[in-house]
Amino acid sequence: MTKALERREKLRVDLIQAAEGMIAERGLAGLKTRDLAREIGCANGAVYNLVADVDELVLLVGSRTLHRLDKALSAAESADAPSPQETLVRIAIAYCDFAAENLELWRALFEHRMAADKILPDWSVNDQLQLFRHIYQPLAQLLPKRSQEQFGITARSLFSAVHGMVALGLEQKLVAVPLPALRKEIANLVRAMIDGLVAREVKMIGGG
Amino acid sequence: MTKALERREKLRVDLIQAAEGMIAERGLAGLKTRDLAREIGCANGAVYNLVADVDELVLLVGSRTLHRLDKALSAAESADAPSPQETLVRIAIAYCDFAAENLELWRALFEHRMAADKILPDWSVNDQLQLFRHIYQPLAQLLPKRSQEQFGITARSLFSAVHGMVALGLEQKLVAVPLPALRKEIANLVRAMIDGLVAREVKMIGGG
DNA sequence: AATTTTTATTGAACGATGTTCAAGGTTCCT
DNA sequence: AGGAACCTTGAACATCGTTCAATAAAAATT
Repeated sequence: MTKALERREKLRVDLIQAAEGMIAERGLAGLKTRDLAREIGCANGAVYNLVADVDELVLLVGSRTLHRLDKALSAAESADAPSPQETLVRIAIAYCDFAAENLELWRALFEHRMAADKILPDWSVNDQLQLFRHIYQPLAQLLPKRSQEQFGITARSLFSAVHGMVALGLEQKLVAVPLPALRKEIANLVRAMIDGLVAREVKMIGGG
Repeated sequence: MTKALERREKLRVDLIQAAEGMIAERGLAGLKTRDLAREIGCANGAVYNLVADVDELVLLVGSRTLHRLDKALSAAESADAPSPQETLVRIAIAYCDFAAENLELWRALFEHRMAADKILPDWSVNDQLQLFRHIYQPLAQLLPKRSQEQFGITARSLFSAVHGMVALGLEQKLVAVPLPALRKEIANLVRAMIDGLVAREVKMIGGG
């Protein structure tokens, strides 16, 4: 009972790693079941014993990517910065750096679209929601008056804005932006956003 | 000499319109040459007399989408707003509304990846760069001290930040955000960003 | 108007791809 | 050892984008 399962488990791990490497090297569109099978040493059809379909495989790789991203953001979060504002700047830059260093894997997180009828599993949704939590603590120090709900929305907006700068900044369709310039620009705009948010927090009583 | 070319031109227009409709209805992944051929009444292979390949077709549809987006942003830009800041807010919301109303076509602009060896034509690059120009004038009124280069970078950053909020906000993978809430949140963050940028403009002499 | 030359259109065929499945092999329990 | 349960295989299928020899149409020439 163990021998077969062991092999299966090992193969499954190999498969996920091979898929990760293949996406990193050739992009999401370069992921091919036959190449994967050859790489891990099994038949093409055997891939479907290890995984339901490629969608699931991409989701599994995505989960690994999200966890590595999570670690990178955690490091930036807990590094001692002079202020909550600078903590947020560091998190934003950590996000940018991670995307640049893991470009294809990071892109795969957003490029991948499942067939409309299939629903994505809970663990995958959870993985994604964890990302926002990194900016909660420093942001809470800066915006203490907001309600829990307003706060969550603001956190997501801030995250999304940085994501947009990274996404378009690393896009090669438009003029490619040199990475140091992008980092600097992200730092600038994050500082400005926070300044503005804090100033508005003071001005408003009720929020809106 | 005319008869054949006329038919060709008409078919080509039909093809592009059919492709546009198909992307709008079924997404970029739902675009199929055989379905297109059936829809415009020609053989599958004939598509390649009208267009080099699917990449070019997607680019042509993208060009149309960009021009419509351009018009929507122009309207927001020239609507009389109480201040340059509010003009920028309106442009941002116009971007959000366009994306929501043209979801699949708008997504196709960013989802599409050409084969790495093919270079995308000049007219396509130009189409894209035109977008940033909409926020130049109101932003210039708010940030008069910036150099031309700093200014261009800031404009792109602001645009990218809004793009990110729209992109993640309209994504269905995460919790779907209701559109009115998204619009409100975009308005909030744009105002905050501008407040912050203006405040920083005053504080700094040289820039950075 | 007839014939030749040039051009356009067709749809069958090719190569790749994700996915399935009957056939054959392996492993495990008794 | 023997049989039941399970696993793996690779050929086969359906669906793509794309190509191309054959066919039809148009244009040019006589």
